[in-house]
Amino acid sequence: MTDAPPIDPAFDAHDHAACVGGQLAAVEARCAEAGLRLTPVRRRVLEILLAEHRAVGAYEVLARLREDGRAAAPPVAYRALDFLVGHGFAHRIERLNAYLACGAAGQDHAAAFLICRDCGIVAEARLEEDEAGRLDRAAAAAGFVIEGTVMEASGVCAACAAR
Amino acid sequence: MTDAPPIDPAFDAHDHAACVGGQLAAVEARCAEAGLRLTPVRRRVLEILLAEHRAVGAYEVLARLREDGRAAAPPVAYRALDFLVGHGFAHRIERLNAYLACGAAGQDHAAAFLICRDCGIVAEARLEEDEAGRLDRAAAAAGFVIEGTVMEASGVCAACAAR
DNA sequence: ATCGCGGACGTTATACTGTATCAAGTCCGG
DNA sequence: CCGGACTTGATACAGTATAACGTCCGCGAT
Repeated sequence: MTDAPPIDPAFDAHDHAACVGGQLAAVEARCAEAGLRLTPVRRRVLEILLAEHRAVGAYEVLARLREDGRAAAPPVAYRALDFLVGHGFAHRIERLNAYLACGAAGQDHAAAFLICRDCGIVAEARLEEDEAGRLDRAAAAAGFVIEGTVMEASGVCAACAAR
Repeated sequence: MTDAPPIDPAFDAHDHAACVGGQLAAVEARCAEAGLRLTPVRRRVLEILLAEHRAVGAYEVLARLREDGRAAAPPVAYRALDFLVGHGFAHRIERLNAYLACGAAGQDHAAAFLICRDCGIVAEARLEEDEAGRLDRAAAAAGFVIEGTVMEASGVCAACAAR
């Protein structure tokens, strides 16, 4: 077996401004390259997600959009989130019914998530090709074609455990 | 690496009456043994879940309870479901916000699910101890203590693919 | 026996999450 | 400049979940 997968530095102290800026630039580049329209709403929603290493609910996104003075009904937030998730710029965390900016913008990758139930921080771990290997094989043996797998672990992060 | 994990026969033709009866008996036995109260509501909700190899929404459970002539408001269904999930007699499928009777009642086990997006059938695959091995190691390295992991794959089952 | 207690149930009300639908505005290629 | 595709704005509603409170029942201790 190979090493443990890399985990985003969400739980650790880091230069968050750089972390936001880098992701934003990466998404802009991907959009330009792929001919996708990173409209003001979409960009703003991405910024809202990037601002935190927590999963943010759709209605929380909505509230932030309204703070900007922008009129916004639920579909506005959901559409922007769908765009971001659909193009791999964000993930939906099923366990929380909430959304998280992706740490590897636009790279098609399988991911697993570590969710701290105390502080709410969510870290993304990028998985290699065959990470869910055995499940894939079991599915294949049963003739089941997997289109997407979610893997989410909840628990307590080091900082919260220390307190 | 070891073999693929065993998958419940949800996708295949099988003696469903026996499959229901067996699980029901297993849950009764576990409850008697552990001093848990399998009350009429709880038992009925379990039967409702066992009746199908799909994940059933809380309000669908509720509707069935009402068909029995039983007065029932949402909390009644949610409490019964919480009991079943809490004691390992059912699983919550996060991706569907719905519930599935457990195929290995009461045995404390990690599970992964194969969800057919066409027919809605959900099959449970029991995982071995270290199934999510690499994620566990990554988490441990980061000082994160995992309390529970969900693994849900969606796709198309063999029968639906054939059509 | 009955008192107290804890767990389960019933009910109301409400919060949170998500979608269907239609109308209006914007962008861009031809 | 026009037409079509996409995006946004807005209303309404469907589906999921929980808070808060009261009642009832079973059961052990007095």
